[in-house]
Amino acid sequence: MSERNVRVRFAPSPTGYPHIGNIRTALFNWLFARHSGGSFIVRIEDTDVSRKVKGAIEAILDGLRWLGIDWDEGPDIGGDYGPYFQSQRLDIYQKIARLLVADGYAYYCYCSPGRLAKMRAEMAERKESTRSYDRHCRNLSQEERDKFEAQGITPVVRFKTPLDGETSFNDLIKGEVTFDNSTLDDFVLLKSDGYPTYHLANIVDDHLMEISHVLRADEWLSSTPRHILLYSALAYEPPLFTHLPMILGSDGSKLSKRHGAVSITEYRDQGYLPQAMINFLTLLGWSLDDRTELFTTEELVRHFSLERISKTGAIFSQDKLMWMNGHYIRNMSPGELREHLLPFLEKHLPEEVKRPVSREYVQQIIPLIQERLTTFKEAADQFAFFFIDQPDYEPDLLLGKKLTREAAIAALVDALTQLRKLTFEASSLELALRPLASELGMKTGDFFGLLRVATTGSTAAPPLFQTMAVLGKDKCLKRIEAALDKLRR
RNA sequence: GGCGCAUUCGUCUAGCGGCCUAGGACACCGCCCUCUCAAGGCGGAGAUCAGGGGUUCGAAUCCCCUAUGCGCUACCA
Repeated sequence: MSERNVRVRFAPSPTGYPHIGNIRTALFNWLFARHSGGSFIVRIEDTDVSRKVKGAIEAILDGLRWLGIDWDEGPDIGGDYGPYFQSQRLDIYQKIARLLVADGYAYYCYCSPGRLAKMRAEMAERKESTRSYDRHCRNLSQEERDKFEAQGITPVVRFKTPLDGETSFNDLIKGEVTFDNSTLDDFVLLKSDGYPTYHLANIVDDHLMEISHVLRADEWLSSTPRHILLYSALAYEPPLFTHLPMILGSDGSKLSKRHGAVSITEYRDQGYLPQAMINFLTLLGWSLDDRTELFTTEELVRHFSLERISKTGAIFSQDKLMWMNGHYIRNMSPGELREHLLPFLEKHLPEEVKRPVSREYVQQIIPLIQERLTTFKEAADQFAFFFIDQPDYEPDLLLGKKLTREAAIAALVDALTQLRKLTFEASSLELALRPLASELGMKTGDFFGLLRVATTGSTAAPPLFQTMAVLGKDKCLKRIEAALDKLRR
C-alpha cells in the first residue's frame, strides 16, 4: 500500500452549506496530495435523498475554488474512476450488497422503523448497555423470509458483524485502536430505497477509486472497525486511516451554527482573504515548529506532513483569524487591495453614495486605511465617511471631555477662515493648523480632535491632515460649517 | 448506559527522558512612537504540563488508575 501512489479524496455530502470543518478536511487532503505529488479527488456522497439540499454541491465546490483548492478528478471534470456522484453508482452498491448476502456476510432485514424505535426505547428503559439493533432478522429461516416478502416488505441489507473477536487498525495519528466486535452492531449497508449507506458506498468507492489514504474527521473513528470488517469481507485491502482532530466552537463542542459563522462562504462574504483562511485553518490542527505561523500556500504544501497533525480538537478563534486577515491585508500592494475592496464598497456602502465607486478615489484612501483594516466588509462601514455627504453624529462628540461649546465654536470659526485660504495638501494643512492651535490656547491634540470629529464624524480615524486632503477643501469646509451649526443649535 | 479518543498559558500550539526555573502566536495589560485610531517596537502578566500512583539517576515526555471533556452509539453523513 505504501508503495502505491497517493490518492486521497474529499467526499462531501450535499446536505448543506460548506462547513468550515469539512473544508478543513478537504484542505488537509489537498495539502497531503499536493505535497506528495498524488491525486486529489472530489466525490459527492449524495446517498441521503431526504437530506439533499439544492445548490449545496455548487456552494461546496465554489468554496474550494475560492480557496484555490483544485482537484484532479471530480463531479465536474470527471476522471478515470467515475462517476463521481454516488447516486450514479447505485447498481454497483446493490450488486455488492447482493454478493455479500450470497457469501453470508450480510442478510436481509425486514424490521420496520417502528419496531426498531420501540426496541431501542425498551432497551434504554431497561438500561441495557447495548442500544443498537437486536439482530432480529439475522437468522431468519427461508420460510419467514418468504412470508415477509409476500407482505411486500422491501428489506434493508445488514452486515453480519462477527459476534466475538476484536478488530483493530493503525491510525496514522492515533496509533493502534482496538474495538471488541461485540460492541459493534449489524449496521445497514443498503437502505430500502435502494441507496447505500455511507459505510457501504464509502468502502466500495474508496476501493474502486484506489484511494490510498483516508483522511477524515475524528467523528469517524468509531465507525472505522465496521469499515475494516467490510474491507475484509469484500477481500479488499484497506487504505491507511488518519483521523483528523475536529474544529470546535467556543464551548469546546463540535463547531455548529450556534457558534456563529460556520460556512466558508460567510467568511468570503465578510471579506476574509483565501490566503488567511488557508493559513488559519491549517494551523488549526497542524504546526511546523514552535514559531512559524505565517505561511504561503506553497510553503504549506512544501512542509505539510501527517506526522505533525495534532491529536486534539481545536477551538476556532475568531480573534486570531481577524489578526491574520489584517496581516495579509497589510501585506498587499495598494493596487491589489483596491481591487479586493471595490466590490465590498459597491455592495455595502450606504445607498446615498453614487455608484460606481470611483477607483481613483479608492486608490487615494488606500494608504490611509490599509493598516487599519481587518476585513473588507467592515471597511465599508468604518470608512464610509470618505464617501458620504455628511457624517451623522451627536454634537457632544465635538466637545469631548473638556471643551466648552464657546471654545469649540471659536476654534472652528478660526479654522474655517484659515482653511478657506489654503490649498488642501497634507503639508500645508499641518503648517497652518499647528500654529493655530497655540494661538487658540489649545493643545494640538484637542484642536485636531475637534477637527477630526467635524470632518469625519468620528474620534478615531486616519491621520487628520491626510484625511482632510483626500476629502478635499469643499467637503471639509462644508462639514466644518455643519459642525458649527450643530454647536449653535 | 456502552464503546472510542483526548487532556501543556483564556485560545492555537512547541515539546517525542536530561537543552524546560516549559518556547512562540492571538487576546489582555504597560511603555515608546504619536493629532485620535491603527500599525510597529519594547516589556509584563498568564500553564505547579488534569489529578494520583509507578518506571528511571532523571518525566510534560514511558506505564497504570481516576477525573473531566469530546465523539460515536440512525434505513445521516
